[in-house]
Formats: sequence, C-alpha cells, structure tokens
Amino acid sequence: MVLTKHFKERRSVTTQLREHGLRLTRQRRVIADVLQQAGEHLDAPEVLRRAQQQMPGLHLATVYRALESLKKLGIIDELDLMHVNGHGHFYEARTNKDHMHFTCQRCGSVFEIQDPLFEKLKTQIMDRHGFTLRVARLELGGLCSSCTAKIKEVT
Amino acid sequence: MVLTKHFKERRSVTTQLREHGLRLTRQRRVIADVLQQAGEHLDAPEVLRRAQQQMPGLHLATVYRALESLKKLGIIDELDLMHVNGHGHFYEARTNKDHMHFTCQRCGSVFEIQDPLFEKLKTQIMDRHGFTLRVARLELGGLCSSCTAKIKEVT
DNA sequence: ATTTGGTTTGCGAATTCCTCGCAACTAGAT
DNA sequence: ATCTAGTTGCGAGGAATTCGCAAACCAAAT
Repeated sequence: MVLTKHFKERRSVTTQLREHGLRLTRQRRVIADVLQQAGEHLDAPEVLRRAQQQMPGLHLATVYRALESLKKLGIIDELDLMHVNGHGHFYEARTNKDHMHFTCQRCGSVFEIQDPLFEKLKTQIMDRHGFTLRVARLELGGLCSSCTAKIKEVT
Repeated sequence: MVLTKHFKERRSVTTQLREHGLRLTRQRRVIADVLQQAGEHLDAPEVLRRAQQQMPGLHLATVYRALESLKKLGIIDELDLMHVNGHGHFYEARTNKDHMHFTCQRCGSVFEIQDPLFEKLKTQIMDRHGFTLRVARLELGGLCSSCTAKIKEVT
C-alpha cells in the first residue's frame, strides 16, 4: 500500500516541510505520492486528475501551490521538455540519480539520459564558482535516432 | 554601423531562412539585431521595446512569431532562468561558444558559465544515442557564492 | 481532548504570457 | 513590373498560472 511503501520518504518530507514552516497536509501528501508513483513527467492538470481519484474535491490551484512548495524543497523537479506542446510545465519526483531529458522535436518522444559526466560537470561548476547548487536541469532537443534516419531518407 | 557589423551573419541568416521557406523581413532583421546587440537574455516585451526604437509600429505578436522562427533556425536560444520572475521566457543570440546559465535563487543574478566538459557531455550523448542535437539548455539554480556566504553567517 | 493561531484550501476572478484569424502588405522569384 | 506565397498588425481569444478571501485544517501547547 502507498502509505507503507513511502513511509520513510514521507517522514523526511514532513521534516523538510516543517523546517520551512510548512505543513504536511493531505493534499500535499497525495500530490507528492502521485508524482512518486508516476515516476514520469506529468503536467499540472494530469497531476490533478490522478490526485482526484483519492481526493475528489481537490482544486487545480492547490495543485499549483503544492507543486511550488515541493519544488522549493527539492522534492520534485520542473521541466518544460522543449515546449513540445504549448508552454506548460512538467513535474517529476526527484530520485537519487539525476538525469537529463532529451525531447525529439519531430516525434515528441522523451528520453531520460544518465551520464557520470553530468555529475562531474555539476561538481566542477560548484567547486570552481563556489555556488550552492540546488537544481540542475539539462534539457536537450533535436531528433531521436529513428527520426534522424527518416530525415536522411527524404533528402 | 549595425548593417556592416552583422553583414556576414545577416547573409547567412537569409540563407537559413530561405532554406526553410521563410523570408528575411525588416522586423525579423531588427529583432535579430536587437538580440545580437544585447548579447544578453531579454524577454519578449523588452525585445519589443528595443526593436520599436527602430520600428515604432512593431507588434508584440510579431516579436513572438519572430522569436519562434529564429529559435527554430538555431539563431537564438530560449531560457527560463529558473523562472525567477513569473513564467516568461528569455532569449539570447547564439554564439559559437555554448554556455550554461546559473541563476541565484536568492539575489536573482545570472551567471554564464563555460566548461569544456559541457561540450564533451553533449558530444558523448549524441554519439551514444544517435541523436541529432539541435538545442542543449543547461540551467542551474541555487545560491551564488556571495549568497552562500550570507546564508552561513545567519546560521 | 481541547484550544489556539497561524497555514492552507477551495473557489472564482484576475493576470500573465502567448497564439490565432484575417485583411492588408511585402519579399523575392520570374 | 508583376505575381504569389509568406508575413504583419491588430484585436480577440486561449492556455497556464496566480490571487484574494472566508472557511477549514494542522499541529503545538495546554
């Protein structure tokens, strides 16, 4: 069950919230769960849709406010996936393994990429500039391998 | 003068536009110039403001359309600078040296960072996945060194 | 368990940022 | 100079997000 599965994470979320003078409300809990379950980039209306299955009265404005809080705490990340469709944003739960996002501008598919070089780059930037890094978003756009092949055919 | 200074760039822009069935209109030329002169991230209303000094009748909708075209051609890049102020976007002319953007979430200042490792990472991703890379946006958020120091004082 | 006081929510209205439809206009090929 | 498809200005329209406020709620102290 959801409650047990995420118990440890939930506790730490409570603590983190508390540190910022925030409360762990039912709606924030449900919204965080939805993102942790999904594992993948959802937009705000989709988060609402899924969360409403457990909380019918939930309002979109609350979703936006919760996403904002969770983002500030570093629990979730915000993406725009190269704005393939409109100018909305996507959200995903943060995991221990940071990754990059490649969006194919022809077919719209999204690939998650991991690379140790990414970690190295971030560390190097922190060290060299004395920054405290809280978010690092590497978004890539272009053609996926399959679309690259198709384009070459035509030419 | 602007016309001579950017003549070479301008010609190549014309060619690039032509290849996509687009025309080099006076408004697109002025808008591209504004961004090349500014060298730095401007939002759409600011681009309008500056461009209107040479073209009073210019409309914001045209600015958005031009930015969209120039972005597709890879002449300019779009940024959101961690959405420090609202959810608008910023634009900058692309140079031969790609760079990353760090935004301090406390004081709002933006730093441009270059690192050979960034180039290497991009190349490696292309090679490994067979992607055709058209845009690579690495946006970082956190505390700049000065704000990092101030935070430590308080604690 | 109850009280208390600041936090958060639901709601609809409001705002911001961006896009569209269309007639008039223009770049650029012939 | 002419032709034609791409482009612009304009105001309306739309999508995404935020706001103001009263009611509801969480959590700390009693």
